[in-house]
Amino acid sequence: MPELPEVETIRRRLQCGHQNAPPLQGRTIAACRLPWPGIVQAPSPRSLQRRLRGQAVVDIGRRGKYLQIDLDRACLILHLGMSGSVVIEPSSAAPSPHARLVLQLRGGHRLSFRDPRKFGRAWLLDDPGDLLKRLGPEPLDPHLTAIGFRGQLAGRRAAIKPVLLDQKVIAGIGNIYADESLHRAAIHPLTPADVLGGDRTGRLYRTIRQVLREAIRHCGTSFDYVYGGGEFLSRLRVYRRTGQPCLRCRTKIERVVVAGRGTHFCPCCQTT
DNA sequence: CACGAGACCTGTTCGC
DNA sequence: TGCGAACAGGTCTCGT
Repeated sequence: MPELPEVETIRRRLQCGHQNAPPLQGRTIAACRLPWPGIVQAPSPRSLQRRLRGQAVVDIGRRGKYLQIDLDRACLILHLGMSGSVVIEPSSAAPSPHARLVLQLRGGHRLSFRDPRKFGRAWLLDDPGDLLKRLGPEPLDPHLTAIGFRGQLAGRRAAIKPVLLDQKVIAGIGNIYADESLHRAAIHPLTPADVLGGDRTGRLYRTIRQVLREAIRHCGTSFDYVYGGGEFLSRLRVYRRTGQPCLRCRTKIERVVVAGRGTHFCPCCQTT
């Protein structure tokens, strides 16, 4: 679930408050519970719990698919993996069986990081750059140009689909939005990245930004119980639409496996 | 270095 | 209905 638009939606909900939950900003952490300590990458689980206590939330950011919670004296970084979600809930709510890291807040609410599949991770760092510097550019960064994007693809002979999933190339695109961007750009997912000329990389650059912006506007894509509230599912044109007609040319959407990931495309209007 | 396969996990859905 | 297989939003590590 959590690709850039879903993580951005969660960031905004934490920042502004959502439904009856108050904003996270300004709140102080009373305690941290770790129902599954394996979620903590750094420092040790005990040390993370000790250091979190008493810190206040200053700001909430995002870089690629990473959620960044800036505190008084450190930065808590969460990666939601495949099935993670983060919610603010009343202390009186029944604890989720999939809660992996819980921040109890002074004044009666708690932040719950849930993750059934346990692919999610948490770090408490002095400098978030240590972890995030490996990431490629933000696709919605105003400073990223079509030329800059083309430069990121240089020297890549692999198929464009897995190259888009490489977070060092561009940060935040996952399986859904890679397939959707390639369909809108009319590019076949198996096209080698380095044979795309200026025209087609320019088109792909624009469709990536268009798809991500549109998905953020609709609060991301929700398939099931894991992540709620997103409305982009109904606007997907190829992802999980195998056998259904292409909305552009009516040809049946096909599914193949590319670099281990299910890949959906229109064999008629996406060319190599 | 670039690339692909396998591993890491649990829950749901599909086919027999 | 029951049961195993396939599949799922991601990323790391390893061998080539």
